[in-house]
Amino acid sequence: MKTVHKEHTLTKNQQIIFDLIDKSPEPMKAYSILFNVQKKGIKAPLQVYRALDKLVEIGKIHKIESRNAFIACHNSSCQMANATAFSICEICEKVTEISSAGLSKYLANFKDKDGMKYSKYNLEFFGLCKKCKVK
Amino acid sequence: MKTVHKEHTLTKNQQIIFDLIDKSPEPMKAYSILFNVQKKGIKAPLQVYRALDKLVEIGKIHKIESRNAFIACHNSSCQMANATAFSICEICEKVTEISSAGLSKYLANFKDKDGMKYSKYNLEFFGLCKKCKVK
DNA sequence: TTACATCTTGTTATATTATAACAATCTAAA
DNA sequence: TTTAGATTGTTATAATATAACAAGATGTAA
Ligand SMILES: [Zn+2]
Ligand SMILES: [Zn+2]
Ligand SMILES: [Zn+2]
Ligand SMILES: [Zn+2]
Repeated sequence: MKTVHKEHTLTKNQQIIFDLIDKSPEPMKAYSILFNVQKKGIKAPLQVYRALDKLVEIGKIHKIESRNAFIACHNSSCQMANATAFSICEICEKVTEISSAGLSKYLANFKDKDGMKYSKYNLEFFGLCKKCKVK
Repeated sequence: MKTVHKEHTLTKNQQIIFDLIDKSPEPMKAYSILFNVQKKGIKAPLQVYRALDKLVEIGKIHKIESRNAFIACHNSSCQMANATAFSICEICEKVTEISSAGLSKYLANFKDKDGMKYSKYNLEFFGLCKKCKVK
């Protein structure tokens, strides 16, 4: 079993798309990404989806499932690819990746009725962000 | 503020669609639902989506976000509408709603870095179900 | 170097999931 | 009974995602 982390050198398309998502202040949707990278020669949805799939796989980005949108990982990548948690503001749609040792420990150790453990999970919290709460 | 739970009498379309999902052994997708209820006079996607929206809202069913599929709630409905947890088998796609007082307590009390609490959440665990583990 | 496998790309077409807009009908409560 | 709100039926369209296939790049292994 491999335990060494392979260095993932991003391909051209992957790099272009990662850079775009990484500097976006909010999660980006696939077709918005497509629109934004057309000037760089990426013309078809499939080119975008292929890059997204790979970036998700290697943990550079995460998919916000309830929003069909993608956000760059800010938890030292890769490590968290399979165990993610986010807070989502229901008013302004601000999304923040949650990095809590306590939470990840709790979830990684959680056992269901049958005593099953799950190393992969995705958790999305919904509520109001600080700003929206004040208003 | 209302604290009394309104009895939600389902409308015809809602009842037809809920019955279908409720007796399905696996989560159902919208267009599969549509196909299955066409003989009962529900002909258009929108009729299905409207019923699904309502059923989700009142907690009779839940959406499995990572699968775009819907499953009937077996946790005494409603109560859990906004705080859901599921285990999903990555091989056979079996989905089970998790009903754990400990888990829901932990998540309902979880505070993020800013001390924010979130009463709504959706958690999806991924792994192998009992059957698939043996194989 | 050559040959081979594998990965990545480009491209067209198509499948799947979901909503917009509007008119008609039903339902509940004032 | 009137009226507001919810629900329905319908057509059209938007948004999200994948299939299929050919061509090019990359990296081993003889
Ligand atoms: Zn991350
Ligand atoms: Zn907000
Ligand atoms: Zn439930
Ligand atoms: Zn299974």
